[in-house]
Amino acid sequence: MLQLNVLREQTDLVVAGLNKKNYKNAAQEVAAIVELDQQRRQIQSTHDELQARANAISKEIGILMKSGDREKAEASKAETSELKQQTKSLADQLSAIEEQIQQALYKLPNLPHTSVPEGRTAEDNEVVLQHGEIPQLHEGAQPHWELIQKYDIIDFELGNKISGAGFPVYKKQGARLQRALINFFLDEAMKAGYMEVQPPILVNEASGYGTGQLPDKDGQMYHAKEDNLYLIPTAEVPITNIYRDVIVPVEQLPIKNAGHTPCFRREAGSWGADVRGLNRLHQFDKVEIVQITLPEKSYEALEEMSSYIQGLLQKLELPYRVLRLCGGDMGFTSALTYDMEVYSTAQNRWLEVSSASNFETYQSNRLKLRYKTESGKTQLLHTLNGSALALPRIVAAILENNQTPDGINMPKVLHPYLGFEKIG
RNA sequence: AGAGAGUUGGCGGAGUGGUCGAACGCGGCGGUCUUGAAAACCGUUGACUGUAACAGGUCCGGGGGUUCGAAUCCCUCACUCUCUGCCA
Repeated sequence: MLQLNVLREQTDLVVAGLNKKNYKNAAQEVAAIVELDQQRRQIQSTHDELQARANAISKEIGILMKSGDREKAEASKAETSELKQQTKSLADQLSAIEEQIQQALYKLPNLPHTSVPEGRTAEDNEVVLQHGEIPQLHEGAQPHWELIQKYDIIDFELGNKISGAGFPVYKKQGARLQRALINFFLDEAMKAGYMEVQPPILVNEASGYGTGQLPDKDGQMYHAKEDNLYLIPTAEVPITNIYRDVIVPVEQLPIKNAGHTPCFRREAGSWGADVRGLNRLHQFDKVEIVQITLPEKSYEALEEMSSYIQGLLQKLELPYRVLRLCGGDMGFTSALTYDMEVYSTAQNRWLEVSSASNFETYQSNRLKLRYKTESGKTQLLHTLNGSALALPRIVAAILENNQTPDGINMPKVLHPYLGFEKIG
């Protein structure tokens, strides 16, 4: 959530930022909020004045009662009753206005960093770099949804039977590959200084609001209504919410956490072409890295996360490219996002396997995640996260890019985790 | 799922209608003492809002009510704990 004082003091900057994100009616909406805030503060100060008087009188009554001066006390009581009426009415106005402001603020996305390119769709994303050779496959090479059947390692039919579309069953070497990747990713994260956590995968409403999935993405999460809990779409939610309502001691910064969880996404409305096989699922596994840093260190941290993720892709010997997302393609809560895409040779397309973002204070403002400056002021920290990595598309790319007529070669780094070097 | 108890500042824990933003202890910070440290002693120590700075206002799980006045009384919701039941 954007900070009110930023809207108030840097209105033009905010409007420009929202425009870059293709947010409609930015100027009007921001002006409306600033106007509401103006009203709010005016009412507030009148309210506070009246309240102060009432408080003072009440205190006097207390003293009069003790000293036994009943008559004077009664007189003072009458005096406060009118004050009370007025204060009540002002307080009602205040809470109505505050609610309006809150709702309006929830609707505003984060402002993009200055380096974010202009643009509306994925076409406008900027390719920052590309790495690795795109392999030449043999005649008759297949996409992964055929390979998994051929080697019987992932079964969508079984998943359909048990749950429905988008819930595959991993079997044999396929299951082993999942486990190997998870362990490999977690081990790498530990080596890079991340603390491993294993959070809950159902979260309450407050957590959903904390990281910004609510109210923005309400319909995209599975919701256990009976208990009002949400299945997490990413480990970002529970891990970042560990630090909700926390004032972090400066010496503990930066906080670096990593965790593996299943992720659940309803993907309502986004089913269609290009979602065959592992490309888009309702349930998948992911290792997520989360950082919490001082404001002045967050972009440095984002670069560090980006190169860490690239390192993983290099170790897995996958050809990839890094995109800097344009204003229109970025997530709601992000200030700058790098997407990592792996080339799927058999599908002839780039697959997004990771997304690393800096949220600056957008999440921490909701989370009330702060630190104390040297001068003793409490200030918002910056939050960041990235996938490191999401499994399904990595699996798809490994299967497709490493296929040979007589089996699929596994990347060397995974051999010790897998206990085999080849599928088939 | 049933019954009961509870939710107070970084932590523990007082406080059942008035001067309580909240005793006391621990922890933290500053100081005295010390070559240094420990101990002891003294002082200090919540957040939000607001202001040029003061002042002022709000916050004792959330919301509502009673009252001139609520941490304290009432209603309601949420959560936690204990016992019983069930269960990996």
